[in-house]
Amino acid sequence: MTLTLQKSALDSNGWPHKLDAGRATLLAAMQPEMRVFPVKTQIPREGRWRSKVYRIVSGCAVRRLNCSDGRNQIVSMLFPNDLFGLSEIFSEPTGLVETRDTVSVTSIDHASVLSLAARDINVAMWLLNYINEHSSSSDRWSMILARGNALEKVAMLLLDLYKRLMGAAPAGQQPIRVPITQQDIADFTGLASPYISRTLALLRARGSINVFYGAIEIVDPKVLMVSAPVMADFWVGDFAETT
Amino acid sequence: MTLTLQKSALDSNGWPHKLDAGRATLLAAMQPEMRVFPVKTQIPREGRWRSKVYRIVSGCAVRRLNCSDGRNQIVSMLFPNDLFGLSEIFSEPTGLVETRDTVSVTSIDHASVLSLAARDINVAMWLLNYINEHSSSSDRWSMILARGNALEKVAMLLLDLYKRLMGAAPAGQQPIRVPITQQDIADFTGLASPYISRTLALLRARGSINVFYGAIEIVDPKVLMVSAPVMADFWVGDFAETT
DNA sequence: CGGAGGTTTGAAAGTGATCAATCAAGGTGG
DNA sequence: CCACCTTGATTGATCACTTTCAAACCTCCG
Repeated sequence: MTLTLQKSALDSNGWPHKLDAGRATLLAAMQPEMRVFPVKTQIPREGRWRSKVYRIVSGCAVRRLNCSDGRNQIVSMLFPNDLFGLSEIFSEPTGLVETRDTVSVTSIDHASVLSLAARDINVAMWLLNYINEHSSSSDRWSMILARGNALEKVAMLLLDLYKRLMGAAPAGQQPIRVPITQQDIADFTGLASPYISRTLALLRARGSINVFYGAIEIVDPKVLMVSAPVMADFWVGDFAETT
Repeated sequence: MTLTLQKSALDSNGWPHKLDAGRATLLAAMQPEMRVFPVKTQIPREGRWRSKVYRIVSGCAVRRLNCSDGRNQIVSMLFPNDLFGLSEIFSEPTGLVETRDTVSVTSIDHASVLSLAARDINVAMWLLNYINEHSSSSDRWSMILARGNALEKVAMLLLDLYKRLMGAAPAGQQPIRVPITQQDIADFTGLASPYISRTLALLRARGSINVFYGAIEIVDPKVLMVSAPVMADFWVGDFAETT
């Protein structure tokens, strides 16, 4: 990993620390406003205008884009600590957020985010960094959508979700179950759900995963990566240390 | 258009004006550092680490992601006034930028962007807004990649490029030629180049476009939109006023 | 004028979609 | 606690879209 080397210019200016400070400030400001949304509802409620930035505290949700002819795509899965609503600060909302669990969130309205960021540059910078990171992953995911086959798409999705859940999970909790239905995998990868079933069956036959009702268990990420060898190196990073 | 209504909360705080101010400040700071890159080269030069934010002044370039097995995807086309290198401020670079023309750029190094943004919140906010907008279009493009057929992908790409070129073109300059090769359209849409040829032939037969060597002429965007009726409404917006 | 890169065309093969029926799991109310 | 009902998962057969490979062709540029 040459990553630390590459970041050195920033490190020396103390930015990583400042970013953390900005993050803490923002999260603290969001703390007081906590709400719970039941399973299978929208955040905010159906038809309501979204004028807040939300942070998932617990539970799981998806962000989905809809076309007027019924086609739709899941753009991201939201797990604890993920923010959403940021891109609506300056423009109209793009897509809906639907809960997949009982979801509790903290929130802060757009105006407060703006004034907070204006007062504390670290907040503004953390936001910039947050969006930048997501923008990069979004680019990489685009490549997988455009160029990967079904096996690669599914494997990469599962690896990504696995990696994110690993970060939050209590240490040593192996294996991890990714809470996602096959229909949602289909909506995320742009594949048809019957074909997802077949693809998962193949991955299971290879010993990468176990398939459950509404969840996929990642048996071994390294075996899973074998099913998408090339894509993995630039998208998810390696899992050498996780086993 | 309910767009103005939705933005009202921000309008009343004078943000659009402040954003413009931030933009002006940043662009002014970039002005002194002007460079020219020949056609078919990388920005920055091959193998060099990218530690600046660039703005295209004239010419055309593409940003491309590469996989180690040769697969690759064009993530965006860059025209005059477009910025790139923003997402590298906090993290390692993602993808290469290749010129398609002789390209002249202004630039500013990352540290200067950071200190500028820290000094002037409007700059930080403009950056935030800039990335947000691109993030939203990227989401919508993902949906087209995942769910659209070849005709829709090509039509949407051409419409998007058309719209962006329209903005910059001298008024009344109709029709517009989009400077892009079929190979680049293939790399952008994730389709094979022979199939691009066939798809373009179909669009030409419908009277939407003319095909040239290294460029596509948009005869009539409204006719082009007919080839991707549903996708268009949420991606490119309508072209009622352009004819 | 020659060469390189971009475009077109054809035929064959493959991947994933579609449609429909069936099956399994879990939640719910009696 | 069980039967039912809804939702999610699986399977098969068929079909369509897109890829692949190959060759030929065209344009532009040197």
